[in-house]
Amino acid sequence: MRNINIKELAKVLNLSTSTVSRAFRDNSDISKETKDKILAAAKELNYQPNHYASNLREQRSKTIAVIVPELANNFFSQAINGIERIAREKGYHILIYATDDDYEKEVSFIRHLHNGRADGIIMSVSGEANDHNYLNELNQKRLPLVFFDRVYEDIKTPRVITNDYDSSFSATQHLIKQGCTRIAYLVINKNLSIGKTRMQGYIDALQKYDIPYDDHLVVDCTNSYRKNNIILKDMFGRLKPDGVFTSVERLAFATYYACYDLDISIPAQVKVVGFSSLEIAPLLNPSLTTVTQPATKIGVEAASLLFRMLEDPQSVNISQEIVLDSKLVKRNSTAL
Amino acid sequence: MRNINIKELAKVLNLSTSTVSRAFRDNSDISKETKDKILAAAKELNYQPNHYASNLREQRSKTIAVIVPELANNFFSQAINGIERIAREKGYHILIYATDDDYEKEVSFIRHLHNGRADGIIMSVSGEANDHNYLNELNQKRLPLVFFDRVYEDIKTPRVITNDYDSSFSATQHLIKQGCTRIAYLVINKNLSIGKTRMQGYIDALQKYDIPYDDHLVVDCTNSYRKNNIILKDMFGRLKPDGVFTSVERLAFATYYACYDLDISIPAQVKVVGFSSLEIAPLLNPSLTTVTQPATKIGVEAASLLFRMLEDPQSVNISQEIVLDSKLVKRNSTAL
DNA sequence: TTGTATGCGTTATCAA
DNA sequence: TTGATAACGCATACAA
Repeated sequence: MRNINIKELAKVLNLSTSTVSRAFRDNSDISKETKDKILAAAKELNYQPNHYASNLREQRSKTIAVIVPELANNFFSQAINGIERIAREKGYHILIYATDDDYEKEVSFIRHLHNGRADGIIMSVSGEANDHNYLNELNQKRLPLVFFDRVYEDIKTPRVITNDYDSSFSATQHLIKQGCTRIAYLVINKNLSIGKTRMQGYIDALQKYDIPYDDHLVVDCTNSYRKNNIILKDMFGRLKPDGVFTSVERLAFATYYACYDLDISIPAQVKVVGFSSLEIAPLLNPSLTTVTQPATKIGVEAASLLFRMLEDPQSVNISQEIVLDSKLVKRNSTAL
Repeated sequence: MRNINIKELAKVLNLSTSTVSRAFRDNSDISKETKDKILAAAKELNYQPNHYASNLREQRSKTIAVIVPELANNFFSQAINGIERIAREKGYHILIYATDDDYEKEVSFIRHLHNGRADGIIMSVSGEANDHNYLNELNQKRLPLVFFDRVYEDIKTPRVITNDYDSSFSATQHLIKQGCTRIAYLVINKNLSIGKTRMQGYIDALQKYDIPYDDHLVVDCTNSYRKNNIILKDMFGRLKPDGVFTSVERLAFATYYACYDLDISIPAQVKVVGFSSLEIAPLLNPSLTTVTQPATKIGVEAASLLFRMLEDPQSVNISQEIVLDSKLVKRNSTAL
């Protein structure tokens, strides 16, 4: 059985295709009677208006694209969860793209989306160090873009972020108050805007408590478990920090693994705090003190913002920035 | 600036639209020279063939739909990760739908996909207790469907699953060998095929070691943290199990929380093992013994299977079943 | 190798 | 309220 189309359905009902089409639009002039008859027949024959024909005709796809650095990640899967919920309420579908933190892939995805495939884009970026000009083409195509969490500072587009500076400041301050004086700051990419902001909070907190900032204590890590383990063990051996602040969740885990391997006791010898959306942070050994971002809410806000742009472009300022609060949740990894 | 279309590009180049169109198809007769010229101009003007027009014309979308019970879940996000990788290699896009374990949503998503929006569907199901006949319509539409992990036994379609029975048997056996005799089995929905299979492994292992099966030790839980906490605390109070086997990851966490609350020591008083894809199981307190499913691989296999069906429908048997091995990883939660 | 003409399935405009 | 028809942007059969 092939897919039935509007012509065939019209023929069955002895109606014109226009009338049938009208039955599926809410605002059209059509008698209740015929509409019901058409919808009943459509259900019976399992007819659905072809999505691609509608899109072509209407010049919009009721689809949004979501681009994230990675999928197997608590933060992003929770954010996507939030986006999905809003999109579903609006009757939109979502396309998912993972860049694996690869700038080339990001560019390629965005370029592919220039073909009308999506009505809007929600993205958490990957290539801070690179040229972002390719994003300006979106503006020209009137393809709305919303950043969340990881953003490009030099691209003017609405964004949803968290108060990273304040959170980092609080987290660092917390470590200091718990007696730490040699606090390592672990980061994946110092140059990512998010890395820079979080780092500034760390630096300023140190300064407030007259702790000299030491470049060596800022450790550049990777996305590889194996490499991080090597980097961190080396770091612990050389620098003997008494506190570790990790700018992303994965590095908190890496810190735990390294400490396990080296028989360094958390929190007795080293106190650890990290940005993390892990719901089971209380179950870790020891329970992990976290800066918890409202990941789902970030997704919800980003999607809502995009839909506002879609529904009324005028209503959203291009420089709109929604800042949500993260929470510092103190647990045993920073206990005295 | 509006989107440029094939006509305008053709005009700019003083060529016909057909020639321009050919430049984007690999197999067409076109001189290298003109092709290069066209592609260069396309890049310059940022032309991309409109996706919906192509789809309408070609009657396929180069898009696959992925339907899962939930997104904020280690297993599913890893599986999606695997699917995404394969899809990207094949030049396909993926649409994501989360059912929140709601049968109605599942039906609604599938029905919406009847309109040509996707060329195939990969799904982990939600509504075991309900009528699955609506899926048979897909066959009639030649819309290929692949199940993974959670499947409907009564629907004939290719599937990728793990050896749940064996894993459950091994896990239960492991608990028994560690001295447990009152082993609780925690499940979200006894009626889901995956619940049944896993439960059978548990039952048979008990039997092998002459441990009487006690209905009360099979505990029906929910997806709510709060409710599970109440259910499990009550369960520990009444049944005093010395072992807990959880059929899904979330229930292992719930068990930990309940034990923390009740001051029950794991593994001294209760040993715990659970199905889980958590990569940081070693970092839990105590480290969690897991049945680890190859989540990413499951996604990769499911996607590969779907693409085989897409490329050559004859090549895949409708009853094809790929069974991957899970691993029982013994850690401290079941130590002596 | 390139151009012309048609149709993919739908919706909007216009006329009846 | 309904019907005829054109157009959305593209890819192919066929002609040149």
